[in-house]
Amino acid sequence: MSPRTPEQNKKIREQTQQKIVDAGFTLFAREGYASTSIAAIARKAGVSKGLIYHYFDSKEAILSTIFDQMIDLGDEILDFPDDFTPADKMRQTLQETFQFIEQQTGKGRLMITLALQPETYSNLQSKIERVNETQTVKYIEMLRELGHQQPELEAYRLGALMDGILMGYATMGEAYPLEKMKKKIMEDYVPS
Amino acid sequence: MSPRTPEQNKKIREQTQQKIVDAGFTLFAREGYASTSIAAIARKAGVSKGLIYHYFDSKEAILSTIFDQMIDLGDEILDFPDDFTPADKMRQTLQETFQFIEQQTGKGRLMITLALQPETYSNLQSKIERVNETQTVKYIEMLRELGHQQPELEAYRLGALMDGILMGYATMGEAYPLEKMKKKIMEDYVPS
Amino acid sequence: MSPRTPEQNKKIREQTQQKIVDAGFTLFAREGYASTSIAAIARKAGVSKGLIYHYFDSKEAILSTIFDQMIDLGDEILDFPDDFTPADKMRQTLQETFQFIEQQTGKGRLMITLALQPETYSNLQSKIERVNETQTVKYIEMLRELGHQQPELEAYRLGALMDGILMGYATMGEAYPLEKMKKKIMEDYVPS
Amino acid sequence: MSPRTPEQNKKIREQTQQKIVDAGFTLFAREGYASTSIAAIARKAGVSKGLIYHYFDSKEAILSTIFDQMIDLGDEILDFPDDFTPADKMRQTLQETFQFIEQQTGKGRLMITLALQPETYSNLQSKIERVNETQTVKYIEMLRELGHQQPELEAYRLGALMDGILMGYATMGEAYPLEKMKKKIMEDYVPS
DNA sequence: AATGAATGAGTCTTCATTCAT
DNA sequence: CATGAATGAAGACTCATTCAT
Repeated sequence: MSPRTPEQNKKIREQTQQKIVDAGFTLFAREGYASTSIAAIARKAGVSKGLIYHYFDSKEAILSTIFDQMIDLGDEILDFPDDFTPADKMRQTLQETFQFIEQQTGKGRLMITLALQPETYSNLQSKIERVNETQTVKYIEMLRELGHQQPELEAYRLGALMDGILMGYATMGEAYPLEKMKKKIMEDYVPS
Repeated sequence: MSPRTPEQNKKIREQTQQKIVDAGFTLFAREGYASTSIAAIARKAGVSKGLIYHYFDSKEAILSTIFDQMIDLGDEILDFPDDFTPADKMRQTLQETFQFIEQQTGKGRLMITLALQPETYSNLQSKIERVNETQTVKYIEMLRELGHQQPELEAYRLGALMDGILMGYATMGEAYPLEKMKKKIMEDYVPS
Repeated sequence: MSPRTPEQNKKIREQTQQKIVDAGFTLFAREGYASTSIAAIARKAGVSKGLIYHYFDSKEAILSTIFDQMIDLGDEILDFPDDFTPADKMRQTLQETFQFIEQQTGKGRLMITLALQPETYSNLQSKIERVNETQTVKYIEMLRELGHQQPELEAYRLGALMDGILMGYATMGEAYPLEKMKKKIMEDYVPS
Repeated sequence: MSPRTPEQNKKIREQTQQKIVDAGFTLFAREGYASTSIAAIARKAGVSKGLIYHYFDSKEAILSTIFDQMIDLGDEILDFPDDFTPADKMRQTLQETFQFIEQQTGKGRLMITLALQPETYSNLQSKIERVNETQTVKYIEMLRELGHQQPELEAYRLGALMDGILMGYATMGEAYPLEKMKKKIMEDYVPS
């Protein structure tokens, strides 16, 4: 009955799905998960409500997908070329993290909010933990390579610091001294 | 003239109000503001839904009251005797902050969540800002007294660090190396 | 136990009751019966909600009492000295009716609204009918004395006219040409 | 592209919407606006409460739509062919008005009730005023053409009279001498 | 006589989800 | 693949009424 080839269909499917995920992400980040309605997502994505349920089982499934994509993206951040020195790695990691903080504030805000409500979004919990762990492991490795004494503890400290900066920037916006913080932290952690 | 004396009434009022605030606080902290229903608060507080509106104008008013109580508590934390040396002040501040993180995790979680959703609870925004400012100012002063070069920037860093630790502990719970972090940070900031 | 004499008590009772009736009347007239809350009446009357239920069985009972008082007042309007000529009677009746329209607009508005919702205020219905009948009978008598051919029909017409004017004035307020209408109608119905 | 054709949808929409409007109208007229619940409208219309909000933004929006439909109907009443003499026009106007009073008593009752509560439904107020004005203007013109001395005042009188008759009939129902009134008024205003 | 704390049914409204087409 | 009409449970909030004192 359909005049479309399977390939076309697949492409359409993926595009539509992505439109929904993008719309959902934007709104979740801006308004929060609970305050964002399926109707609003449908509107922003330019599709019908029904179609959303064609692609996703529930509102939470959208969130879950968004989360997966965020994780994939996070993994990319933490990957670098083989010829990088430990200092290069740290520099790039910090730079990219600060870039994320500045440019994807909404994303960060959303992640924090979700991470802080384990009971409500229990099936995201394992994913969140995995993200944290992955990040911590990478930090530990880098810090060890850089010759820190207690790389594990130092990794927690660095992680907390970056989380705190994200929070500060997400809360205060432009009033937060993001650039200065970046400079200071780069100086501290990246031997020049 | 009144059958119950004004004192009796006042006491009843305060008790009931506090029951509602406590229930609201617990649930807001655990489930988030948006996901907590008035019905749930009423159930937990052991009162009727109607009574809640006898004491509070709206759901947001409950939140606001909770917030005020949290602020009062926060102000106490930041007060210390006159004969304290700068190091004493810093030591006590950090100790009390870590204690807060450990013992009042729910409160901390709630504050972060709220701070991160500026648009939704705009009338809390000013209060949150006040808290932040107060804390930052105190940090700056202490760090200056301790001889730090850039007390302001350092204050932001310390603030971010503590926020990040709160976040980590709130997310991971006992799995978070809170004690070790405390020790490390005390060593860093409090000259012994 | 009470230091008050029975007389004092009676007086207090009547005064309080009247305060409630007055407050209720004002609010019912201004906001409508359904939109007026017992709490609002209590506030305006300066008494507690509980006291209202000490004097009245229900919200509707207040309305009913208000109605009775309005009827008593209406009866007075239609009573005149024995030495009045038919023209005197008509003149005074019309004058007082116009005065009522102008000065007690709220009262009139309330009566119309209630009269128009028989299903809702069914136990007021008989009272309303009695008012209408009484008025019509008086009109018929006066019009017959004045020599009208079809006094009954003419009474309905005059009644409708006055009701319509009340409605117009209640709706338009000062924009309604009440004075001119009064003059015209007096000329028509009162031979001079 | 759509499974139901747009025409089908439009038809469904209009039908359902009209069912809601009809149910709302009946109940508003009988019980009053404030005393009619959305649940009652849904029940009478045979739809779910939710669907009502799919079609109308609020309870007041239903009322507003009802009103608009009533106005459209009213406008038709006041239009007549070009070759009508002034007497023809007046005759037809009165006839149609009486017909409205008799057959659309509920509509009339609702309009009066709403007109009498200016503060509550303020955004209907302008519409009501427009209706009144339109009607008055038409009356004035007709009465002038018929040679009345003070057509404006006479228009107000005629308007009041018809309003009063509507009220009487709406209140008393069959007990009201509607036919006789009609005959009398026709004789008075339409030269034969 | 009087208060006001307390209740619970009911109000308008929202929204995730289903389903006929 | 796609639509949007329809549902029903739940949400915040109101209010007439009761009751202990």
